[in-house]
Amino acid sequence: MHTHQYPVKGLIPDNISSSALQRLDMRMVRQKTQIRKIENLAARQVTFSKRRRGLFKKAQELSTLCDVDIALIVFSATGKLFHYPSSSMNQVLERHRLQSQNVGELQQPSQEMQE
Amino acid sequence: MHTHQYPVKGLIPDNISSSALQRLDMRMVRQKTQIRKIENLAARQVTFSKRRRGLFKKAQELSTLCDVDIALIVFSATGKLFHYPSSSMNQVLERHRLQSQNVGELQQPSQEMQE
DNA sequence: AACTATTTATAAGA
DNA sequence: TTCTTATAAATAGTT
Repeated sequence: MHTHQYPVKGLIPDNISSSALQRLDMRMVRQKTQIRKIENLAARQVTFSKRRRGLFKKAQELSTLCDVDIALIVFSATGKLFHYPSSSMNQVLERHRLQSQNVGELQQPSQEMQE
Repeated sequence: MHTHQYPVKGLIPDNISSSALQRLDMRMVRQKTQIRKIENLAARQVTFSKRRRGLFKKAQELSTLCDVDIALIVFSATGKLFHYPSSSMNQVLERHRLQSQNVGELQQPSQEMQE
């Protein structure tokens, strides 16, 4: 079995030209993944598939570890539905509906979503 | 500034007795975190806080990267509500409601939640 | 709350 | 889509 070796930054000689370095960068450095829409469709679909799985796994783990109710709903670009209910989806959504009614617009602005 | 050094497995001599190793293990090896309810309340709350933030961050990133609608609702054990709507929570929930009605119980069993 | 070793997630490539 | 591997990111345990 052939094992592909990623080029490793530390192996590049110090005296490499900046233009050559820039070209290498494209293949070499896994960029720190800017969080903005992925324009390439195929790449976006791949990322969606991978990260969606990760997100659902994290949701399930949080629910189990901390014994809390979670509802997670994701619509793909093509309208396909993915969801995870920790207990009963309906129960969670009902709790959410009731709480929304009671508190009105007074809910905490938008929780914990700041970086 | 004091920088705490975790004990490192590789630094243990090969000829350590198994009983001594077992004792060391308690303090040394970060166990692989079993996914089951954390019984200690304080620990559970800390984990809830940490992982909840991580989960919301992941949800936001997925929504942005892949341009999809997401609704995430979490109820803490004390009934506190945390939620993240990628667009409008109501819009996402409405889409979910409609799709649930249309598809009835024919939806994919429970998406991607298997290990 | 902050720190760090380690685990886990994942981007890129095949 | 699935597998691999280098690297980034999350986080458990500690202080």
